[in-house]
Amino acid sequence: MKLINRDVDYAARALVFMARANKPTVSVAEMSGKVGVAGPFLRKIMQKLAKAGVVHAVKGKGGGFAMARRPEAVTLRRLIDVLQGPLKLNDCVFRQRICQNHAGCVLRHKIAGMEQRLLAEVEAVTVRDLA
Amino acid sequence: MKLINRDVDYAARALVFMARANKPTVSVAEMSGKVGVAGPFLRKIMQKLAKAGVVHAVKGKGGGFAMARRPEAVTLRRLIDVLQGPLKLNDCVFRQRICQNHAGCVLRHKIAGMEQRLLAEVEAVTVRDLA
DNA sequence: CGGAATGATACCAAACGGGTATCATTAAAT
DNA sequence: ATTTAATGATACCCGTTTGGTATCATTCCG
Ligand code: FES
Ligand code: FES
Repeated sequence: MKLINRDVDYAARALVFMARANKPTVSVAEMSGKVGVAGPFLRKIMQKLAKAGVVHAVKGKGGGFAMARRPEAVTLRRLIDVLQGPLKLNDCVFRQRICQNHAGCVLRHKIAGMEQRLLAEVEAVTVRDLA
Repeated sequence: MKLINRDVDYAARALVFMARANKPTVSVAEMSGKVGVAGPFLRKIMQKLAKAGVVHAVKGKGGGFAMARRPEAVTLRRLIDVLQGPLKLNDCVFRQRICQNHAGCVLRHKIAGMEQRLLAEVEAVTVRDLA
């Protein structure tokens, strides 16, 4: 039950790299070596980040990616949301059997609480913290 | 990223059923209907619980399973450990690239903290709480 | 002995995750 | 205008995990 998958991992590394590099844009080719991940794969990740507005893409020669927000404004939660879907501990696992009505299910309620607290924690971690 | 998988779910339901039933042993046949899961599947789960000492198995006619401990002594954490492996959020996802030395990796450290707090929470939930 | 229960194991199908390859599009440099 | 360096968009592959079923062996009560 990994909290974050490889996409989030690599994205974090790339963003840290970008935050450190003092350049308007950074190309995937530049990053892939230092980040330790194959180029095409990293590109796919960066594309998702671009679509989500976390980074800004510049096409053409001399182009690349640039952070769209300041490092301290990019939370781990956002990366998780974008790259592996919203954090849901709860898939409503008991169904109408023991607890009858959804709201009354004790376990579900407890897990929901855990989810809330975990969300608050991933929200508190930013790229700035990692750089 | 489910916190618990179906095995844990079904196990919890079965254990609640057993805790409520005032009988020395309960057979899978009795439970499978009420719990809402196919017999053979539930048996496989109960076997794992028996191996782990959570329940006690009685073979032969009139046999079945009985709780080996009181409901309040069976934690959600134990069920997770037995049925889906230890709860590890952390798979050490950054490797010697950005953080260089393992101990210094900020993200890893933060996730480890989250894991600790989450473990404490699942430890606090018992079958008694669900019954 | 015969039936009712668990023990152990093997198997299967679908979903998921991590990763690669390919072609199209854009824009700067020459 | 051509070339070249970059991203955009897809399609595909494959190994692992997961949820679930089937089968046979073993034990114990009556
Ligand atoms: S009914 Fe969905 S968890 Fe109780
Ligand atoms: S080295 Fe393993 S997470 Fe930093």
